[in-house]
Amino acid sequence: MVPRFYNTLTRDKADFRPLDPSHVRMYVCGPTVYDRAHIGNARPLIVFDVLFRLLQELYRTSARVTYVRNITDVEDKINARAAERFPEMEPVAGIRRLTEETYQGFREDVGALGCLPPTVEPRATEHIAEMIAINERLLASGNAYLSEGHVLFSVPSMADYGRLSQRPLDEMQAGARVEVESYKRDPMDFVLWKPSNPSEPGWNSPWGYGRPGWHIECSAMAWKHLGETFDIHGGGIDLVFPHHENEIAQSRCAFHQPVMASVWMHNGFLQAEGEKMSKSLGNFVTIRELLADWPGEVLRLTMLKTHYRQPIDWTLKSLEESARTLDDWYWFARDLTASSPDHAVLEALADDLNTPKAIAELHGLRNAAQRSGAEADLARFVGSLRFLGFLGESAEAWAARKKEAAGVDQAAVEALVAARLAARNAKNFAESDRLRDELAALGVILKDSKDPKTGAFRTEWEVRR
RNA sequence: GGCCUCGUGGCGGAGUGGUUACGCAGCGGACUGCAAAUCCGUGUAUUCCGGUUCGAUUCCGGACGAGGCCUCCA
Repeated sequence: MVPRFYNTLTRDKADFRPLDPSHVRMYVCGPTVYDRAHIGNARPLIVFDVLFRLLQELYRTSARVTYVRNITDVEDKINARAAERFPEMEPVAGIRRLTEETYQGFREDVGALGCLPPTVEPRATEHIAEMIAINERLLASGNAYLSEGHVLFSVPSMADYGRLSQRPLDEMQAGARVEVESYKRDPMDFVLWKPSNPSEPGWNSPWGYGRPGWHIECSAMAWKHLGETFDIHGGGIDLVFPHHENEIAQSRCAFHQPVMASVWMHNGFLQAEGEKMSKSLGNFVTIRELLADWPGEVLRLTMLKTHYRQPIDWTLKSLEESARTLDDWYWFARDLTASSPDHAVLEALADDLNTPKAIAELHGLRNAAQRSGAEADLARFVGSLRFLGFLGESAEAWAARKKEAAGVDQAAVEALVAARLAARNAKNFAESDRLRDELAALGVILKDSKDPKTGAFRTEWEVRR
């Protein structure tokens, strides 16, 4: 099966062929760790986790897959926050302390979302040497220059700058909305290295004590862990310009390569209840806050119900629907053993990560298993769910978690359920129905059934979400 | 202002130049003491206006609407 992916660079879907048939390499821009990640940040984490899973499956026998997701741990917001929180510490130690703490929280969040750990999670501050090396190459090749203590990339030095974002140089309005710094030769030029004052984080370099510009870290980490060129580079669509455009400029000019990555994949944005998610509107919700109300798999399914390039309107209703679906899947799957993922699910994902189609296939597998009752069908359903990062806990744990989250007195409910069952068995239907109403008022739904073997009446309960 | 996406049923959301997936909700039936849960079945849609075509939701142009980037925001 040859996967096809939409490539922002060519604005077209094309067959994917790894540059090195024995090694598939992907890089995704990871978090800037200064604060809890919000739900918008979760989208690339989940989307590219699915891509990672797909590639591992498709190349299981022919290639290894390396997934690099960086951690940005030096940046002006980080620097400011660390100075505020740890004023007594050395600046570099201060940002380390802050980013380590934030990263631990990030790891918890991303794990709860069902994402596999990437092969490598490099930190920007551990790649200062590589950044300096790239800068030196760019200075040597004439693609960069020194000015007022800064190293700057000279955009006019690169003939085909702007290909990814399809912004012809002469049409760019740089400087129209922001004052152009005096040290730039051209308004489009961007910083590779900038001087730090002693109270700011910094490292010694051939150009003095300073710190990296925004884009250089990704070029450095991708180079170190994947090489001068690699297969797939992913991130949010907002990163197309300027971040990815500038990464491409740095890496291609430093290594004299026609491309940095063959395929550039970008996920769309989230809206919140129909409105733009923004801090000023106060509708920014963190992953952590959502995890207090919903299992991570509910967030994951909600994310994957929409194709990764489409915008998502993040709504309570959508979360509720996902929760219902997962309740059914957990109930239906019943911890059965998994076989390998279904071919149709893989086909859907291989078509530019068509996760809505893949989910439709899951429904189809579930219904097929329902009809046939065959163990092989069930195993294929379960295997496909697991492959997509669902069913991470037992059906029992899933149901128990829901009961706990509802905050009902479980012992009291059990007693009422038993009393109602006793009344029903005694054909005292008035009392039985009264107790059922009482439970309903508590948000408890009863599920009566007959044991298929013995024919005995039995009852289970759950809480309304 | 420049550039880029997108507009599908009550809701969410795919594919497709010619019978329009899938899920939720709704409706009908089975089951049930009655329900719920479950199972079976089922109605409803391609923003508008032109063009190409035997035929367009799909391709092209325009209008209207929504979102994004051009501001170190995924």
